[in-house]
Amino acid sequence: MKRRITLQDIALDLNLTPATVSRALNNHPEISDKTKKMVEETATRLDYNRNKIASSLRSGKTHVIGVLIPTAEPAFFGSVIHGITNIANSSGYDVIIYQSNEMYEYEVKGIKAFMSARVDGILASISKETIDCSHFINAKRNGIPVVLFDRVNNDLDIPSVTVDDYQGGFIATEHLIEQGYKRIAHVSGPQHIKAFYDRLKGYRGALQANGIRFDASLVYAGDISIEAGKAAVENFLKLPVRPDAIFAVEDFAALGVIKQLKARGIKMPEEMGVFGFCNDLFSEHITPGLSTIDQQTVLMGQEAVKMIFHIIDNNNGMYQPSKVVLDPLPVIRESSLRVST
Amino acid sequence: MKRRITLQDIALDLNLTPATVSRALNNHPEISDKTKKMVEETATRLDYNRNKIASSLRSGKTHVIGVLIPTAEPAFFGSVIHGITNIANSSGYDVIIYQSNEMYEYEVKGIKAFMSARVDGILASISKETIDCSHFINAKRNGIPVVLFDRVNNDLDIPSVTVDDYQGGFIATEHLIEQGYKRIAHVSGPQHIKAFYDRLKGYRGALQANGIRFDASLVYAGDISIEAGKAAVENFLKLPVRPDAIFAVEDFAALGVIKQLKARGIKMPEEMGVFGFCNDLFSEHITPGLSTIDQQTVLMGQEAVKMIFHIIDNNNGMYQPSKVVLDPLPVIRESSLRVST
DNA sequence: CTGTTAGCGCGTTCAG
DNA sequence: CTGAACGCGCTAACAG
Repeated sequence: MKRRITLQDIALDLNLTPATVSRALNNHPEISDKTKKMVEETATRLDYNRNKIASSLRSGKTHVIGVLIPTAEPAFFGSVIHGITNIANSSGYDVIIYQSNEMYEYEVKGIKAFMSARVDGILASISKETIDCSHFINAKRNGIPVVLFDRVNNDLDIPSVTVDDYQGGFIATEHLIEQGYKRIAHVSGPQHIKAFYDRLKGYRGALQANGIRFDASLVYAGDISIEAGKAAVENFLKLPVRPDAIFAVEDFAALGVIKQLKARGIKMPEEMGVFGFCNDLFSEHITPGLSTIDQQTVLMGQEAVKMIFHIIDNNNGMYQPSKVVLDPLPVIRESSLRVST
Repeated sequence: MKRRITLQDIALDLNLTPATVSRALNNHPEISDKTKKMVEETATRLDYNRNKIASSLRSGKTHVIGVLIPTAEPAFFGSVIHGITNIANSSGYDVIIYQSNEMYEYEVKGIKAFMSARVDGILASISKETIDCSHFINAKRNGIPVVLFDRVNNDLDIPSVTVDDYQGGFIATEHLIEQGYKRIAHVSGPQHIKAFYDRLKGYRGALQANGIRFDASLVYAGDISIEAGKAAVENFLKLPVRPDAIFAVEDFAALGVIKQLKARGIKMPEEMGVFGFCNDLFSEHITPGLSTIDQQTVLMGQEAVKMIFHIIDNNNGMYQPSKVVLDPLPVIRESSLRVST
């Protein structure tokens, strides 16, 4: 392995000092164009490659963003990462990924790793287990700005990018009502996660706005999993009066609902309407096509990076936490579309 | 923002020198247990957090792995990342992600960024455009080991983790033959990518092994996209004698095939058998369920990290590039399963 | 416009 | 078992 070329090497080659070479490469205004050109030429000739580590140590900026997600497995977070890294990379930032695997312990470890790596900013989506959020507060106290996306905490003074979950739940439920469904059930998710809490609220809001009495037995305390959806169906079918539509808190849960309804020979959308939330990649391609709420995942990632860049650039102390709320986009497919009332 | 705690702070607090504190925290054998305990206590008390940057600069090791993928959008790469980061993180490594967006230019930029970040190793899956691979050679020359996964180059002396694509193509085709299909078509992908090239070869191999003459008109030069699958179907239906089964090089292409066959009212698997490759998340949930080859994505990621760690640990020059080839696992679903011949 | 000096925080010599 | 001194490669401050 050949020794790496340093600023020193370029400087010696041109009878300059490392400092000048550094400034030239950083396009410092006080360097003559002639020198800049010379330096750049020898840099490429010698195949120079800046040591980002040394640069970071000296400048105190790493140009690295840490992204903490529950898991990269479903398409959802892959899509957000897609949005994040493309913008970050084209702005000269590196992105490091850490997965909590939905566990509080790993989430805390991830933040520690980010602090140790001296990232310039953190984007995070909290795990299902997470209730105590002091690790985020701690990062902020250490001067690392944090932006939460999608899965945020209810009462945290941290900027965030989310979709309007209340509105999404409202739209989904109201759509089912408009399609003539009378008894609409809901498969909910863990309530300490604001997104899931808000979707339930949106569901209730739509019922109320349309003069339908809320019936607690029509809410199944589920989760974002296929199994939860299946279990919810079994639960609903045992009721004295079964529902005629199900709004699931998330697409995988809705998928479970669909699978179980199929297994029971219940026709969608005729006998039972189904609505999801997320617009995961598969939703379009299953049968029946799943009606759902698009969360604009790529955009969500992009907005989150933009926000963190904004905070990084204005770190003169006074930054007021802002919340970006994206519009939930209804995507209507066969699972909820009755031809006529 | 409070100043970050350094080794110096701990040293002052305990009347020691930074050197001793450093050794204590690194569990150096020549430090007394008593001192180690003291140091660790004050470290946690002062909320010390090692500056990885300074450490990297000094030691020459960053404990960072760069992962270059075409795109994080489909579930496939998300799944690989899942496998990679979990092992890497639990081994104290950070993972930085870069997307080529299937473009050669960005791929080269990504490798440059990794070199600049002084990553200890690179895992990469090459873009569709990539033909010249000198950027990988260059990284190796600079002492950064490279392991390719899934999308590798034909004639490169670089260790890699792939699935046995020939075998996969063979199994898929032979399965269709066993199901009684007589005219089996193939939607192929860009041939400079070894994986796609091998799948075509496996297809031909299975035909030959079963005494079926290869017919060039039954191979559609496609791509890994829904559109390619749809176009392939249109192409095949125009033939004088249409095929009765289609093996697509990848699941999205197969999805396009299924969609177009549905649009044309052609029944699967009765009139046309369909087989994919990848076992993407959606394949199980569409109708009909897509028969496909599972690539063991999570395992692939894990094997890739393990291999790069192995190389990093034995960087005493002599490491012979090895190729790990995973078994392709057939997953048979409705799209190719005729009840009887 | 360029050179000089110094130091970011750590780990690794070499002493003792 | 611990301390003293140095340097990884770069950039910021101050000269000139």
